[in-house]
Amino acid sequence: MRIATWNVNSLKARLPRVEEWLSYAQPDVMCLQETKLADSAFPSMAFAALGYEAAHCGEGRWNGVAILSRVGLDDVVAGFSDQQEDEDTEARLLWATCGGVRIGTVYVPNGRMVGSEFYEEKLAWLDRLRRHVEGACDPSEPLVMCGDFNVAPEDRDVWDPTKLHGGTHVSQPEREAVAALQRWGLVDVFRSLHDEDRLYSWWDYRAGDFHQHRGLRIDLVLATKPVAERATFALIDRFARKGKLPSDHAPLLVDFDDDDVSGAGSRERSRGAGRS
DNA sequence: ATGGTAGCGCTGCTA
Repeated sequence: MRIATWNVNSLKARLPRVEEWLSYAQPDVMCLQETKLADSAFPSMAFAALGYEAAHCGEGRWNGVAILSRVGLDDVVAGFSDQQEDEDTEARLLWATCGGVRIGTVYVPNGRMVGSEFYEEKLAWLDRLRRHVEGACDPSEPLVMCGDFNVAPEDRDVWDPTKLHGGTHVSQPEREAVAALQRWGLVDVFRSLHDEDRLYSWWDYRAGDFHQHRGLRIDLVLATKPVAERATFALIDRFARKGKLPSDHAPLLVDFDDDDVSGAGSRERSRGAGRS
């Protein structure tokens, strides 16, 4: 199974590029962030034409997340498990089960400046996400949570940690929030397959940052061990950040060897059977 | 020299 994630920075502006990318990358599941669309404006038909079912959680002008799948799309749930009916939440979290794997698409708040109210809300949101995952999921079950975390986990994920405005995306509390997810049992799959620095997923539109390779790795695929152990390939597609009308993020894709990604262990069993 | 671009939508905010 191939799972991809992409912050598209407006699906209305990016639909042709997303369609093009789906056609050549052929993901089985595609998580999108920052669709910036109301649910009523979501282009379900365009994705159906490419063979994808879709679920969208949008609010209109800001945020908005979606999951596209051609391997089933069941048990769709938007938002946090402790969310109240009347709670006015931003459209930043959506879950669905695709091909036997629970999949989440997340768009973590930016935080703007360290110490601002927005920064505190970002930390609270990340903590609420951790509590949601810990309460609703089991690290021994197949789970993939991917999206724009707006946190670069380590200094090797950043072109220059000292030059970021306000120091968000690299502060210790933000990194600790991501580390807490990893301690629970989520693996940074791209990092498990690539040790190198200078592998980024986002570049500011301004000042030629992409051309100068001044970026951050803030888009992550986090998977529980039953899934992460089966990862065979991971790629940040910098090609999709080039050319006409790009998003400021590149898509990240990961391949999982999935003749049985649901964790029943058919491969181990068949090896055992071969030896017996 | 401390800048810059893009999206939304029509004014200035958000990233």
